[in-house]
Amino acid sequence: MSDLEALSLKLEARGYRVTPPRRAVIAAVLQQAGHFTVDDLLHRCRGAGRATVFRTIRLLTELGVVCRVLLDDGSLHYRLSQRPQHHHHLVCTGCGKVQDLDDCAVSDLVRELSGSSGYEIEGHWLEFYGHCAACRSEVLVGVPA
Amino acid sequence: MSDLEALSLKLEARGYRVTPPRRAVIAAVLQQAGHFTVDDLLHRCRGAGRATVFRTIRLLTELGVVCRVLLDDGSLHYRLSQRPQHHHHLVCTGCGKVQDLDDCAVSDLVRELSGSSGYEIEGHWLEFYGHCAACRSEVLVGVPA
DNA sequence: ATCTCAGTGAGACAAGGTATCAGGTAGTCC
DNA sequence: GGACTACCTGATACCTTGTCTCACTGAGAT
Repeated sequence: MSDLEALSLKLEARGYRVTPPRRAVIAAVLQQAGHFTVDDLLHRCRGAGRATVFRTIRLLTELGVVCRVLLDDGSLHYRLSQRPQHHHHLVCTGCGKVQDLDDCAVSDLVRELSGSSGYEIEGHWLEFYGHCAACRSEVLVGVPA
Repeated sequence: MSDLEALSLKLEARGYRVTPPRRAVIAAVLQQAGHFTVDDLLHRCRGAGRATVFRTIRLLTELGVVCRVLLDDGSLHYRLSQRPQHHHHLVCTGCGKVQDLDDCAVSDLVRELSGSSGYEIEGHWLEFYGHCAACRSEVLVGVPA
């Protein structure tokens, strides 16, 4: 079963129709390698209007199929989610590659903070930025010591 | 020396002029209790145009006087920075109160992640959301068991 | 056949922010 | 003082990201 079919079934299971425009958006999302914007999708999928792309992305986000990636500069991008549950990202600012961090690294921190601050902590944002191994070696080749 | 004067000197030391509109924006920022938007400032300081308020906020952000606070929903607000160096926030989603977290709690995590991922990690976002002690007790009073 | 309703595209709208541009002003050099 | 320059200004146009509205379509139920 292709990813497209799997996602279509998932939508249908939740009572959503799998229409041609939705199918086009999902196909476009599946083609994206790293993080992307709605604008990227719009250029790539001619079969759906702007509003529909936004609506479908929102839908996919709610289903956990797509997650939001917060970039260095504060802008929000989207990404095909490898894990539906809560997770964080490690974003390469060189090539845009995104790596999921499988376990939530700050759950201990949250517990500790709850005790010390008096807050009941209900959520958090955590994203890391850097250069991946490939981009680092490229830089080293480009600028020899 | 007032905060306004101190910030004026800081601007001058960097070679920026302290003009009446900039002074008005800084005064408005100093009046804000928690986090605020540029729109909040615009309503509060009549002495400066929209573009100037945006420009001044960007300037203050670069100087570390104001820091950006990422809210739960992904929107960016601003806040008078208590610490010019890198830090994180604990935001009360009830009353909007913001608490600075003094030491960067993820520096250990960054080191660990650098080793395991091959990335050279250069930055990160970390914000916590929850309800502060005051808001929690209010809820308890409002909704008795 | 018709009714209903989720889904649609076009386009208006909104928030938040940047770019442009003509004009103002402070400081400097003569 | 006068000219020059660089910085700063407000108004306004514009961009980006996203939502809302509205008339329309098409699939499924009756």
